[in-house]
Amino acid sequence: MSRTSYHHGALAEALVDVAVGQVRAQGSERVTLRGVAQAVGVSPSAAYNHFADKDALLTAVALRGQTELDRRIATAAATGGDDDAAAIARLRAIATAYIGFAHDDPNLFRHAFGPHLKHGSSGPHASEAYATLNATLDDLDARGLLRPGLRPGLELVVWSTVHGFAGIALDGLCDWEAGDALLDGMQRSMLTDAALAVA
Amino acid sequence: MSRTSYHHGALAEALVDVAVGQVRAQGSERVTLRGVAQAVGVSPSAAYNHFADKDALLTAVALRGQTELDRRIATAAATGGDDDAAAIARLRAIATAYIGFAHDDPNLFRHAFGPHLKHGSSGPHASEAYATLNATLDDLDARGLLRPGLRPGLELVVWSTVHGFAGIALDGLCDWEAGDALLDGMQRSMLTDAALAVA
DNA sequence: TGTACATCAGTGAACGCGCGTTCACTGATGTAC
DNA sequence: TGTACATCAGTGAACGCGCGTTCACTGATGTAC
Repeated sequence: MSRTSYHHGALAEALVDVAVGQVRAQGSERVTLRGVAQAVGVSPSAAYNHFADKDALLTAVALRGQTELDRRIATAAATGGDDDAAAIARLRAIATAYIGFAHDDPNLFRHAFGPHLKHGSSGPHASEAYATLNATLDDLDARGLLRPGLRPGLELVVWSTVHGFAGIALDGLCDWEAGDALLDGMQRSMLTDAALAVA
Repeated sequence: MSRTSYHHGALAEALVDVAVGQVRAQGSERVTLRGVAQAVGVSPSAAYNHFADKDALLTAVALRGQTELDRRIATAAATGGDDDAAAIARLRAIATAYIGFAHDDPNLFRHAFGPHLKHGSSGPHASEAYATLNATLDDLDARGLLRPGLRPGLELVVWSTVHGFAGIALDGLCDWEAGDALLDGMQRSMLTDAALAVA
């Protein structure tokens, strides 16, 4: 990268863009402030005009990752029609999108979570993706497709299951191909026999 | 720590012991070879008589973590009697032990998994804990406590669920207290109505 | 039992590296009169 | 429209640090004769 003018114009954004790319490619642990600055074509100290420190930059990267996950989930939830089969397919699509993000973008997925961030205010309970999952499960329940008594707390069960599978596959502890079987099993345990017949 | 004799006698083991303690206390990323050697009371280069490099030491730490997890699971699976209620309680105890390990020993739990290790030969599919989970589910199925058709692949669903919850709680994304509700939900989705009445 | 010697398991100094961050600075920009 | 000046957004050199690892070495151990 090379600049024509002395002032960059949108350095903060450019730094985050490049940092996202490097996190994607190398994992967040291998990303350095100096490396990001160099890739942008700027001196390392220039970053300090826009970020308090390296952590602040990496936090911005994590937010991008969460946004990307929200985007994928929203897309998945926007598919299909109004019948029962579509409602079931929506849940499946959401779960697949979650796992798909981890599969397609492992390092960014890892970095979007992780212990390095303060999850105080804008925790994922407030995230769009979580709300979408809840709405989808409510819809299934309203349609009578969920086994009786299962709805309360089910969002945490579903989230844990897909999140756990993502982590397990990411660590090489099982094949990604097992994802379909996992979701089959999850559906079988949640849905009524009638719903399974429709699905 | 201070030694009386020039030769340590069991330096390899001592290094792993201390390294486990430091991983526990600080997380694996903050552990340094020099720091471990210093805590043992030995020069940094002494470690190279016993480990090829820092990674080899950390791999040994990870194996300790896996062993500790196996131990906890085995203990959990060894409880109770021979009736249906005990069989159900055993599954619950195994799941609780898994989550409990993550809760009690977050840094060691994290390090026991993670992308840094080569999971080629002795993957967790070969682990004692995984076999125990499978046997417990087989037992439940043989007793007719599992909903029909649920058994195939259920071990991955259960493992994913508890593993995912552990990660989520570890990252501060939900309270550990939600663990009971999670396991309630998991049981409700897996067990027959008759089994739930017994549980 | 004593002695030569190979081997093992330490020492400690040093190498080389890359990192985050600071600091005095300077070029560019925009605004007031 | 031109000019002084405050402010913003860069530069580049340097600081200080801790790290993994190497290397020549030495003290301790055990074994063969």
